[in-house]
Amino acid sequence: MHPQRDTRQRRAIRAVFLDVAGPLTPDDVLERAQAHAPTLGLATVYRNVKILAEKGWLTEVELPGSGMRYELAARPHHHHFMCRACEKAFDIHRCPEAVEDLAPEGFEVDDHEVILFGRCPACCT
Amino acid sequence: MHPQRDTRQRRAIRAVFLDVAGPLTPDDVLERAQAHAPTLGLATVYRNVKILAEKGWLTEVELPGSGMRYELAARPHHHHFMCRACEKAFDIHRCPEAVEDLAPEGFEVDDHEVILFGRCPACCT
DNA sequence: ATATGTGCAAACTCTTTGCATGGAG
DNA sequence: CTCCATGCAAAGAGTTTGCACATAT
Repeated sequence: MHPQRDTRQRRAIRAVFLDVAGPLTPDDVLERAQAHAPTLGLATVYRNVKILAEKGWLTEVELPGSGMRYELAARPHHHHFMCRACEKAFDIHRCPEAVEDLAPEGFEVDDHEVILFGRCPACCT
Repeated sequence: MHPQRDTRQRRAIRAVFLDVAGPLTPDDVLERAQAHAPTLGLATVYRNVKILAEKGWLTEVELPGSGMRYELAARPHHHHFMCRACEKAFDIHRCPEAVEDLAPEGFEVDDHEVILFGRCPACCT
């Protein structure tokens, strides 16, 4: 009923995510994707990351300091490090154990997020 | 140089935080504070939570699904549980150990946040 | 009396939506 | 040739700011 059409813009957006190591804001995506699709507009990025998130190809990541970010859903379980200096987000590939057991009785936990804050190697002077 | 004046509006805003158990959005604060300061406007809430956060009396908490929330800075170290049904935030008073050691070499960690997602007791039907 | 604080409304930023045109199938 | 997708611009939602008036000190 709603066959997805394979446009230059969509190819460019998907390529960006396949090529990058951390979560991206729509602006990040626009900037990078314009290399392959110069006429690309921000509204198209918003529409498409939303579609890709609904289809389960991307996941939404919300970190302090800016709006929603997106990353490939296929990546293995991981968490994030936010650099307070450059505002970039990095992946952390380890996870504390038994995090979900921290909830008190009566709370049903279905997911968790761990965010570390500080300075990334590039910003540690 | 900038002596803080003690207005009815500010007393109402501070009272709200002293009386509540989790992080609040500016809208939450407005609604509750208007009981004691009926003319209170949203802009005044924004200005004052910002001042109180700068003074270190409140801390900023950013959780998915809405803008910034605020809570008393004096509370002991804790994390948060977000109910996916009612969008309310609850405090979790336990913390996984050695969280900050999860960062790779070269990252300087100065703080961390742990967020659990799921359903609160009231929303577990 | 003086200068900070407040309330309102306008400005801003980020995101979404409406509509005519472009392009995939 | 059909419709879906795009780009632009306008509309929304949330937050901040400018300004005249109110008020704490």
